[in-house]
Amino acid sequence: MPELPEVETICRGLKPNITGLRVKSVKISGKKLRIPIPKLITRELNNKRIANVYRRAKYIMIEFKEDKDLLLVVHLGMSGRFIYHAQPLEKHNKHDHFIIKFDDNTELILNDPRRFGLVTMLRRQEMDDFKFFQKLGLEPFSDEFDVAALKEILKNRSKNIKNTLMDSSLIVGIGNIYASEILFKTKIHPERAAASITDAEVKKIHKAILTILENAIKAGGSTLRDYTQADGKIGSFQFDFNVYDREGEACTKCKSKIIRIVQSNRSTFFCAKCQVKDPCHPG
DNA sequence: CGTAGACCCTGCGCGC
DNA sequence: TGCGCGCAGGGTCTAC
Repeated sequence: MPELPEVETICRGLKPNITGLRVKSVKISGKKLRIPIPKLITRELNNKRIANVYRRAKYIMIEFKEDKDLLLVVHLGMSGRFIYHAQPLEKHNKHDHFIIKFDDNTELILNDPRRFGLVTMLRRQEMDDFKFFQKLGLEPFSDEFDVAALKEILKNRSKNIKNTLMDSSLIVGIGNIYASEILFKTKIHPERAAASITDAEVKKIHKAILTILENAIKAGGSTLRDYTQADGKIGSFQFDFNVYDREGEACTKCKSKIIRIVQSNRSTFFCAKCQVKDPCHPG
């Protein structure tokens, strides 16, 4: 469900609220998420104070004051919500898989119906060995992610540009919504091979990735079905969508109908008039 | 090696 | 109302 802007929004919302709070108890549902939640997590986190909250790729990372080596790692998958409750719930909901109670009687709850999410803990020195962190690509907002790096990523790649942008072993954080939006903004057809992208287009894509992700963060992310911010509020970037989830509606630029196709089992939305496959032979 | 596809899971809205 | 189908901001694993 959440892409980089949504995870970033959750981290920013959580950080000022929970930093300094002491963990009073941890409960786990016992159901397997992407991987099982380690049972030791309840004992390991207990009585420790939150030191920091930050994002890596689409993972939420939480650090502790008493144990600077320890990292709590949370991924929301497709349907996960991570919500901070100022008042403890009288009754927990179905699919609440991970519940932290703090010493001021507030609660942090991960609810995830589809269970594609993940909760685990790591020692800092184990981080690079952690299976899911080994193959993470570049952070869009890092210095390493410049036009030259993007050009290198796309070079010689036969895969279509849309799935290339979504490939987290190359670039992290771009998911199904923002990939379509980035390609609309740059007027690039989603089925074009990554290798066919020209230097001028690489520059445009690089710029579009940064501006669209930035704008989405400013809007507090996009709320369609499941996603909410850490305080339960919804984001508003869905009102700025040009193509995503707009099949059959009018293109915001040329008024022709937005088309939906399927690439690697995921929906892609685009305007066939604004985003032509072959610029030499439009239409 | 890189790529395409199946698969993991629950819930919702739609057409019949 | 009930049923079956397709669809959903994720990622991994396997076969080629």
